[in-house]
Amino acid sequence: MANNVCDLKSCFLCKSCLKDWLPAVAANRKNIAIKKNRQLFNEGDPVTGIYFIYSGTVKVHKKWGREKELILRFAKAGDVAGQLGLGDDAIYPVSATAIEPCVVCFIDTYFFESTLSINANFTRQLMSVLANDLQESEKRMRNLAHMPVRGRVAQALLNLQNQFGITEDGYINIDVSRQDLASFTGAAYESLFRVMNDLTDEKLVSVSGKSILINDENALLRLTEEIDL
Amino acid sequence: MANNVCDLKSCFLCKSCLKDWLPAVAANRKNIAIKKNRQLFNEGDPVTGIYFIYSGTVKVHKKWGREKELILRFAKAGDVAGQLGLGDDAIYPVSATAIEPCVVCFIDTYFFESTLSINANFTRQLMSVLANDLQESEKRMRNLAHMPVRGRVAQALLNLQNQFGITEDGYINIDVSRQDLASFTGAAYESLFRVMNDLTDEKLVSVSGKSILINDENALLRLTEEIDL
DNA sequence: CGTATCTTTGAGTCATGTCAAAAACGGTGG
DNA sequence: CCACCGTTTTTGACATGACTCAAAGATACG
Repeated sequence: MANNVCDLKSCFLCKSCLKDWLPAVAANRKNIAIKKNRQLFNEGDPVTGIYFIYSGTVKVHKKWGREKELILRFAKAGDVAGQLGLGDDAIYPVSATAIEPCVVCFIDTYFFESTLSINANFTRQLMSVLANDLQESEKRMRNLAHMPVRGRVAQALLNLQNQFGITEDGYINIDVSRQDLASFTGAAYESLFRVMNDLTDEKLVSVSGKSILINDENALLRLTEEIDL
Repeated sequence: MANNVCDLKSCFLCKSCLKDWLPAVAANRKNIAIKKNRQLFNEGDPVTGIYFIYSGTVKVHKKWGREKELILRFAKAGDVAGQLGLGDDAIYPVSATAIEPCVVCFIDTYFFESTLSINANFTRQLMSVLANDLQESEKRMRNLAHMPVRGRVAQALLNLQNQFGITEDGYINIDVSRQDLASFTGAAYESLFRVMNDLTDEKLVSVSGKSILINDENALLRLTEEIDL
């Protein structure tokens, strides 16, 4: 990993920032290295700022009781986390945890807010991010309500491939535990497991260790389609 | 109902608009009366603009197949609908349907976009709306994944009471069909029905026709709590 | 090697959705 | 005022998807 200096070209904030605002950004950001499985913030914590992922992967999740959670989305290099601090509540409604070692760029709320009020372009971009997240969230919400687990697994795999791309040998370019995959699809560990077995048997996907390869994208896509009576 | 002239004090857009922009707003908005059960827009339609609800109630929903849907949220006087047109796609990802007669204020995309670029305050407010919607959406998403129907019904009722308030005699101030209530909790009609019966038997709620009264708010609240092992 | 963690499989249970039919309701027109 | 029809409500029986629990294999790790 490179040193922990924010690459101004990759950082969401810096990229959309006004030229003469850049020095201020540089002065106010703080780069932090996060180890695997360490939390960036925890739901219930007071909001202190917003994070821009510079490298690594983060899961944004919401807990249920002591043992369960739902992974809402993954954030990778170039993405934001903590934008929900923008709501009326100054409390993080979700948790964010590194699933790979990360370097993140932290901007405290105060500076962030003043940037918002000065930089309309940045605000506009962030708004776009929120709108897209909301669309995705509502789609998954409907799926959770109506789509069976099998379809949701298919959807989850397609989403991951879409977000993280594939390696040279075609495997989805992310390293997720089965447990996290289950939490992402909103299913029990064993349920996910069985479905993955089925999909493998049917040659729709191949698995090697934790790596997953999608053989038949269209077939997976079909699994996500609505079934009329 | 008053005539169809937008009350500038109630309209989300107008309220946050710059003084000298007001005439332009007045010139560019179009007030439309919508009958009950009429759609404002349908998922899949190209985005033409954004709607501000001036009076009445709208359900924002997403379909599954021909028969099923999930109601994502309700919008009442003062709320926005169609803000998701803000995402990267110029296609409405959801539908909006009046469940009571409505008067809405329509702003076409072009004017809306130019307002966004000129009026930072408005953009900021809209961003806040999106952030809050996203929080709510993600919470409900987790609930859909982990909370049993009984708890979700309780949550739905509390949400409705919270959003619409109560009438003089204590009933939740909204007129929803049972079918919509089911779609809002993400459950089958009959499931909702049985749960409502249970809650009534247990004196947690009272029902009179379509009207619902919450007797024991705390008990409902407890039903929405996470259960540790 | 022994302990811990993760994977895999089987069996059982339960919540929830599905289906079908009867009952109640509401409006409409004769 | 009543008969009729369409809709919504109500109830029961049933099917089954998905979760839970538990235990056996596998894999990693110090």
